[in-house]
Amino acid sequence: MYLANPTQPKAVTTADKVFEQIQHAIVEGDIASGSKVSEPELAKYYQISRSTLREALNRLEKCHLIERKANVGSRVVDCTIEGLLELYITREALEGMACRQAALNMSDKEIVDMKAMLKAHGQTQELKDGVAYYQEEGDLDFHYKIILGSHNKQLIDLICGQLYHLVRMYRCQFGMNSPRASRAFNEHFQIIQAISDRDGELAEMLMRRHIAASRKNIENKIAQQKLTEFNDKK
Amino acid sequence: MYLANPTQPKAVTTADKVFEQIQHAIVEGDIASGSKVSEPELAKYYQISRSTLREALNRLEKCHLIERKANVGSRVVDCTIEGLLELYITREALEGMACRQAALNMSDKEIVDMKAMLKAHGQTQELKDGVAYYQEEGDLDFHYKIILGSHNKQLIDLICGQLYHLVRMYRCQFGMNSPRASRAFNEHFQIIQAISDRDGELAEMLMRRHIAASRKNIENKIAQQKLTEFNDKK
DNA sequence: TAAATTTGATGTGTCGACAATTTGTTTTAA
DNA sequence: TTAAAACAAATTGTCGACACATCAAATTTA
Repeated sequence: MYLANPTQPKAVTTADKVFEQIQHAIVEGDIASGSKVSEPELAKYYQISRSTLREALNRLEKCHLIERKANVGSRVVDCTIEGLLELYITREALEGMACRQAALNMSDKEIVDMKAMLKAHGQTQELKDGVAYYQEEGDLDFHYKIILGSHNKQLIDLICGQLYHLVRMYRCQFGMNSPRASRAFNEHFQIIQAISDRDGELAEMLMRRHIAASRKNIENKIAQQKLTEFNDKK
Repeated sequence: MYLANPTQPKAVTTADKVFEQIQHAIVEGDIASGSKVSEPELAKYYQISRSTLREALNRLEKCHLIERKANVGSRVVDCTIEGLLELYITREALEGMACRQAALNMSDKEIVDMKAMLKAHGQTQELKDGVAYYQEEGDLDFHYKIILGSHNKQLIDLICGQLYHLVRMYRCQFGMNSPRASRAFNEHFQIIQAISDRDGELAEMLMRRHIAASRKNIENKIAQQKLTEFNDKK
């Protein structure tokens, strides 16, 4: 599963391309979360100079996929439960506000397009019920469109340019394939309705609940996993 | 006026130091907002190689003080009214949530310290009424403490590591020296109270209103400036 | 033996030079 | 005269080499 980020400018320079490759590798877990990143090693692997690689690393740091310490080096961020919850709390704040702004700033055409998209998703969902794969893609599409609809560069950059890389990483690595597809779909529908009514306050509230529900869902799932592990040990 | 960012790690490498110098220069307006940044020129000025300068530029980009385009170069972000309003809307979302989390996660000691700080500020304010200088510093102190009190790394990094550089830049360049000192002080007091009561919902609401009021205050001031300019022309 | 120091290997930070791209100017052609 | 093409200057992207800091193993010392 890999979905392009609609706000990410297409790669022109080699540093850009290598950045995208490493980004992909980290998100998908091919480069283990928490592992150290060796500059000479990676430079050799991608057949580029260290300068170019460092440029790529800088971009990875910008979207919070790696962390650097002076004179020591870079590490891939490690996926922890605390980190995941912190991420979702931040999403709740930012996407909630983005949704409010979208209700105020989206053009009528944008709203029509979103409704059409959601309708299309609803139909494929009926066909492929239970198969969360496409729904997953649809979910991200939905969120991206609302964020872009806020017409707020600051919000767009923070959420799409930074948070969502991490969101995708956690989704991949914790194997969260949207176990609540139909409920999420209904929530999406309500949100669109609020935006369509230009009700910013309600739109923000619904989006916050939507993300909070997702967070609680994860918390439960993890608690369940721990329980299973505990039982397996016995 | 320049205030250290408590979350910014102290500079160890030369790239770090140059970063801080340029950051300072941009925030204070010594390097004009919107102007192009020439790598050879700056490298020569600071007597460092272009590689080192580029490392510094990368950090400036991370805190949204410059923008880079491939094969073209870097520009200092330009301070526009729209940008300022977008920034404050983002602040409202993030700091509101940070304040809610602070109410949940701050230790009792942290709360006691904050109350003491606010009390001290109140006393200096009585002495130096009208002199917004210290109050300004106190305002940032207050906000930083709450953000850190959220104990949420994601929020802390986004707000302190990125947004606040821009906030300070706008404050310097638009000359916004807290014209509503005493009102802000009272609002701060209410917020602390809500945190002290562990009332996350109220804390978030008050912080959001506090920032929204600040935003509206700016909008008014700018509208007033425009009016003055208009009258001067006649 | 244990603690402290030295030393060596590895990795990061910085440098100067070359290659590739953009931009503004000049030249050419319609 | 205007528009397109070719050229020249300057700037950014990339490279390989060297300087310096860090960490671990080996040596010294108490």
